[in-house]
Amino acid sequence: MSYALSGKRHVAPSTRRRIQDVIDELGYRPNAAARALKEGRTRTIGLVIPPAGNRLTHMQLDFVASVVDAAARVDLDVLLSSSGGDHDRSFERLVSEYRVDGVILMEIRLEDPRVGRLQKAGLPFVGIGHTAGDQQMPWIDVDYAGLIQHCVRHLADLGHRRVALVTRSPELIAAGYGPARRAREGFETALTERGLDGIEVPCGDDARSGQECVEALLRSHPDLTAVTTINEAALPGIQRALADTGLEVPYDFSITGVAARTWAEDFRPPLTAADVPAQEMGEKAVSLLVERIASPDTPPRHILLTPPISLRSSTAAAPTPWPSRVDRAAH
Amino acid sequence: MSYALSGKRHVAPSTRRRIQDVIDELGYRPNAAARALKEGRTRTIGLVIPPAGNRLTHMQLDFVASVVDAAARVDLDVLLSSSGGDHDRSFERLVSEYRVDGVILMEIRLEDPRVGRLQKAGLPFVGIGHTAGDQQMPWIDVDYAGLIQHCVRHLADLGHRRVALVTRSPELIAAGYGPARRAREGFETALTERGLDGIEVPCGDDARSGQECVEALLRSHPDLTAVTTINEAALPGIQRALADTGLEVPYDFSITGVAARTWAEDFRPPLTAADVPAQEMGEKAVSLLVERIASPDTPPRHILLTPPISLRSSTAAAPTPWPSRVDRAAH
DNA sequence: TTGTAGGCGTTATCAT
DNA sequence: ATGATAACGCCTACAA
Repeated sequence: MSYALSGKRHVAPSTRRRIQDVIDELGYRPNAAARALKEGRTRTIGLVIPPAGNRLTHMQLDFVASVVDAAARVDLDVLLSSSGGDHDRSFERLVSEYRVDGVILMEIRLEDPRVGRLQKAGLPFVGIGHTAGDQQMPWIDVDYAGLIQHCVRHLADLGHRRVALVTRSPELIAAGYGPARRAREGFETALTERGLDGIEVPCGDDARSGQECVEALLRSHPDLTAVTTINEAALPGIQRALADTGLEVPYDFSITGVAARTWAEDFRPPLTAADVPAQEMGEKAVSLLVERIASPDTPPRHILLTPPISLRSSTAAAPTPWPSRVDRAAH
Repeated sequence: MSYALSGKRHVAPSTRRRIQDVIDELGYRPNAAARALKEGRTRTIGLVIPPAGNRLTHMQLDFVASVVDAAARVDLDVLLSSSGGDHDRSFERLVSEYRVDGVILMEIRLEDPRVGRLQKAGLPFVGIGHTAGDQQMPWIDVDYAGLIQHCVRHLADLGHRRVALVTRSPELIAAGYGPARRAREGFETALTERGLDGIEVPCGDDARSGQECVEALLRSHPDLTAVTTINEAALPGIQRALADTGLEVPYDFSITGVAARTWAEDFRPPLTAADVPAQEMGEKAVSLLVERIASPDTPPRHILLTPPISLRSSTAAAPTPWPSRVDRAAH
C-alpha cells in the first residue's frame, strides 16, 4: 500500500493526488488496531478510577477531566477502568492484553496489590498517591500530612485548644488509604508540637455523614472550637450541623482543611483551605507517564504537591471560653 | 499456533499441559490489538463527554460512572473522549480509526454536527439527548418538557401565580442545548395552561451564578414566590440567595425542578424534584449500544425517561400576598 | 487430535 | 520516486 505519504518520504504531487482520489472513492480510513499491532504501541493510556459505587468526589472528577484533557493535547486516548469491587476483570484486561501503553492509577492504598501487578506486567504506570513501602514507582501525591499539620498550627495560633480532624470513611481507613493515614500523622504531629487536644473521627463521603459526624462531635465534646478536614464531600453537612446548633463560622467555630477550590469557594463563609490542584495533578500525571513510557528504566520520579493554604473566611480566633458568645458583639 | 484451546476444540491433557508450560515460561499474554485486527472489533466503546472546561455536573458524573460500570459488566472497555473545545482531534480519532465498536454521545445539541459525522462513518452510536430533526438515531433522554410542565402545574396547584424557570448558561442555550429548549417548552405550556406569569432566566452552572441569578430575580420581580429549575449546579446558590434575603423555604418560597437524587436530598429542605435516573440511563445506554452494534440495521429505538417527581419539602402553598410573612406564624 | 498456513491493515525495507 | 513484500500476533480453516 502506497501509504507512506503520511509525510515519511517524498512523493510526487501527481501520485499524491491519485492516492487521495482512491481514498475518497473507497472511503478509506486507517485502522488503529493494525497500526498498534505493527508499531507495538496503542497511543492509549489507561486511567484506573475507584469503583463507581463510591461516587467520585469533585477533586477526583476534576482530576479525571484534566487527565483526559492533557492526554488529548498530546494525542493520547484514555481508556477508563474501574478497579476494586467485582469488576477486576477490567483492570486485568488493561494490564495484561497490551491495550494501553501505560496506566495512571488513582487512589493508591498503602498496601496496594495493583502496584505489584503492574510491576510484574512491566507496564509503565504512575500512581496518584503512594504506597507505604519504598516500592520503586513514580507517583504524584498531595502532602496531606504537611497540609493538615499546617492547618492545625494555624488553628493553634488562633487560640484553639481542642480541634477535631474529620477524615474519610471507616472502610477507606481500614483499607489503608494513604491520605487518611498521612492526615492523621500531620494532625498528631501538630497536636504534640502545640500541646493541643485532638480527636480524629472517620466520616463517610457525603453531606449526611458530615452532618451526623459533627453533631455527634459537638455532643461529645462541647468545648470543641475547630475542625480540620480532608473530606470535602462532608463539608456541606459540617456546615449544616454547625448552623443547626447555632454556631456561627468563624466567630464561634473555625473550619479548615483541604478541598477542591470550587468547594472551598462555595462554602459559606469561603473556606480557609489548601486547594487541591487537580488540574495540575492531571497534567503532571500525564507528562510523568509519557516520560515513563519513553524511558522505562529511568529512576522513578516523585512529585509531592504542597498547595498553599488560601486564607479565606472560615477561621478566626477561638471564642473566649467565658463569657462566650457575646464577646464579638463588643467588637 | 496451537492455542485454539481457548475452548474451541478438544485437546489432549498432555498437550494442554505442554502449552501451559510454554505460556508460563515465556510470560505469554494475548495482544488485544492483534485480536481486534483479526476479529474486526475492539471490544471497546467510546464515551464522548462534554469538554473538561465546563466542569461536569453530578448528573453527568453519575452517568459516566454507571456507563463504565455497565460496560465492565459485559466485558467492554470504555474509551473516553471529550469533544468540543479545541480537541476535536480526539473525537475524530474515535470515529475514524476503528478504535471503538460504538459510541455513546453525551450532551447532544438540537443541531449536532457530531451526529452527522457518526452517521457518515457508519459507526453505531446512541445519543444522550436528542436532536431537533427527525434524524434516524437511537437516543435516551429525560423528558424535561414534561417534567418542568409537571413541576409548574404543581406550583400552580399550590397557588403560586408568578414563577421563574432557572435554566442553563446562555452559551448552552445559544448552542441549541436540548434540555434548555425543551424545559422552556414545558414551562410555557404549563404557564398558558394555568394562566400564570412566568419568567425564564439563564444561569451559569455553578453556585455563584445561581445566587446572582436569584438575587437579580428577586429584585426585579418582588412578587415571585417560586422557582423551578433544571440547573442542579445552581441549587446551592439559589438556596443561599433565598436565605440571605430572609426567605424561608418552603413557607415563603417554593423550589422544585429536576436534579440528581443526591442533590435533591442534600438540599435544605430536601428538594421536591424529579430525580434524574443517571444510573438507569447509563445501563440503558450501554445495552442500547450493544444491541445497536449487534444489529445496526434495526430501526433505532428511543427511550424517553420520565422519572416521578419526588415530593419532599421544598414546595408549599404560596404565601398569601398581604399581609405576608406573619401568616404562617398563626398556624 | 494436532500442526500449518494465510490474512486481517499497517508500516518499514528493499528493489525497481 | 514509487511499487512490491514481509512481519507485527491472533484466529481459523484445512491438512495431516
